[in-house]
Amino acid sequence: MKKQGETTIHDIAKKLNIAASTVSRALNHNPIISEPTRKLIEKTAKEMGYRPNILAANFRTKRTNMIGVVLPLINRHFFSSVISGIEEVAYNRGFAVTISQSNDNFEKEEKIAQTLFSNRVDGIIVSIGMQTKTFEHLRLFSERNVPLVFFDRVVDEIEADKIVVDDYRGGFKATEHLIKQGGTRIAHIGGPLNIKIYQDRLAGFKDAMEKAGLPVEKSLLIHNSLTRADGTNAVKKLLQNKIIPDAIFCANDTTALSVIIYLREKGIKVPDDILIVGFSNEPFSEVVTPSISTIKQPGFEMGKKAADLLIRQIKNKDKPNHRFQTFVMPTELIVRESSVRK
Amino acid sequence: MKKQGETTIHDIAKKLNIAASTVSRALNHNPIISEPTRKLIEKTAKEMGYRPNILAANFRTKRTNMIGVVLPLINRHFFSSVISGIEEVAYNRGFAVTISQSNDNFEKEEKIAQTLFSNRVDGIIVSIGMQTKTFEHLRLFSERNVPLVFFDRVVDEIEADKIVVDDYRGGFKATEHLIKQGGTRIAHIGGPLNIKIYQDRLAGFKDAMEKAGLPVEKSLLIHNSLTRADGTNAVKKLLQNKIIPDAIFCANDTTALSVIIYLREKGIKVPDDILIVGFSNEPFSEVVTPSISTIKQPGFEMGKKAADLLIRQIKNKDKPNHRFQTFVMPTELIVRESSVRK
DNA sequence: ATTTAAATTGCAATCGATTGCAAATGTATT
DNA sequence: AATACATTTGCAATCGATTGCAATTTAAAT
Repeated sequence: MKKQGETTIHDIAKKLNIAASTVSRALNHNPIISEPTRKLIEKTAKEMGYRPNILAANFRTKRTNMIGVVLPLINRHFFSSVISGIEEVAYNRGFAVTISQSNDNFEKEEKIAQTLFSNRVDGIIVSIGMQTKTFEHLRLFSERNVPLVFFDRVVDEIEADKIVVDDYRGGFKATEHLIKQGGTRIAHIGGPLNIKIYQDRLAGFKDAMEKAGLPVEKSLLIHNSLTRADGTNAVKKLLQNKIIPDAIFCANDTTALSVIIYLREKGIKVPDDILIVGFSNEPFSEVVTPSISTIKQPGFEMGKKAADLLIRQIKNKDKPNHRFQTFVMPTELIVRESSVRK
Repeated sequence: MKKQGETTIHDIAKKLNIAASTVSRALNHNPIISEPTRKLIEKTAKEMGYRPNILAANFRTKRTNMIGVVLPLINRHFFSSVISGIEEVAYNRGFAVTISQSNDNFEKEEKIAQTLFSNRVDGIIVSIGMQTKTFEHLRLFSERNVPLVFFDRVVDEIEADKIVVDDYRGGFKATEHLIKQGGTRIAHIGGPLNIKIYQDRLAGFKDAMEKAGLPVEKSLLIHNSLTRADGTNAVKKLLQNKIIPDAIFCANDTTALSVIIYLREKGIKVPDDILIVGFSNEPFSEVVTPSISTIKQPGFEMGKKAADLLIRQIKNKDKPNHRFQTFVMPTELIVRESSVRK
């Protein structure tokens, strides 16, 4: 025996007394190869148990058919919906997806970006972490012409396709709803303002207040990292205020949840004493008592769109002047128990 | 200019008037290269902005430094904890992780396995889907000597390292607890019996019943796919029984949740009328009303262990006769409101 | 100063698929 | 039948890093 390992196109070529290039082209459905030859080659390949060596092909073509996804945390319903959307589109178009979570840790995010770049992914889809304030690790991609799409937590400083939800309108609708339900001293617990979505949710909040002629009290505005612990601390602080809020718009459901739990412990009734609205429509928001009113984001669709845009960029890499776009997806207010006075 | 693209080891070699092989060895910290030469090469490489072409290296070495993870659904707290554990270990040891979800869909799982295999991952970590009853797509790996580690939903038919939790004891403890709380007509809503963990949870249930001298009523045993909808259907069915249960051991928290919601709608009180215990300790189980008693699984540790075992196999691939092991991790009963009569 | 052994470095093949260009074959036209 | 053109196929270089083995340099020993 000559070779012990896998069969290669050369083995097939030798067996059929043709050139390896012909085999390669036939197997790639290159129309320059005639129908009968292609059929023959395919048949032989199957018989010989041929499996293409993707590593060799990748090396030669400088493509990997792999797209990288970088996001803060996969264990959030919103993010995992996005992933599902990305996967659906990517798999159907022949791309594998590799997912990495930064845990909102900047160093981890940098390292992931490096790894993905070194591994020559064909493109990446990114939602940045809470600590991320510089972007060199992402510029790496845009500068070296590796397609890049942002979603949700996007970066203004880098030109790229972007998919966001209408956070401004989301914040506006949530606040407007609280006002309609009788809120007047409305607090907002938001995320870090280096992240655009939290700026926008805040802006929506402020505008809704202004429109209703309500004051935005500085002491009723808190920004933190929106974790369970942060939420508890925030509500504690709010309750120590001179002005105690009668409604709170939380920039995510996790915060809304911890607020509700803390208030329950303190014997403060939601929604009777304080109205609450969250953001994201995490599954738990539907099942806690009281169930949490929230803003629903179309995660799955965002993922599909992001993958579609990315793959489009990958396929058109040679074509010049791609025009970057930002897609704004609609949000939906879901009214549940936490914001409706009985 | 000669080349327009990336600098290669040949460029470095030419510049220093040495051989490319020396450059390669130096950059890989091969001790055969003398200290001063290595230093010089590293310095020059940095100056020239050299980035190794991983695709070329992968091709040559037939390794990718990538491990694949296949699991049913990333959006489960347990699974994403496992992923975090895997990532932690893998990154520290120089491996990238690519995660794919089968959505409990057999075809998808097969396709993922194919893709990972074709992409020559160095090893895979798998938890099979609910529909998976044949294993050729996984044998592919074990037969071709690609390291494989199972976790949670393992496959008896394939020899491999396995990490499981003590599902039997989990089921036993849950049931025992329900009995202590006064349950006598205890129902069990379990998963598909082609999956070992559900067999084991059932076995634990049965043994606890037997030990207490309680009968296991056939009509109080239901097996389904443990989704929200399945849970609702199951509890409906249970309520139509001649013998109505006074306690239910659910094989996951999702089922426990939908049971609780359904019972609430029907005005049946949990825990007063029916006691409930779930499994997995999903985050929502803590925050629903009533909070759900459940069995906690050490997901993060399982992930770390799985990655460790896999990487160990990868590193020792040449060494003969690896002895496959099964690790059983402990479970913990968490008692909350749903199972304690006031 | 020679010989011998050890430490470094270089040569050149190799991994397997892809692709520009040349060559060969086939078909149509006059 | 000869020429022109279209259709297929083959040749050979190439991608960049790795590695067994040979060659060279250096150090140690006599």
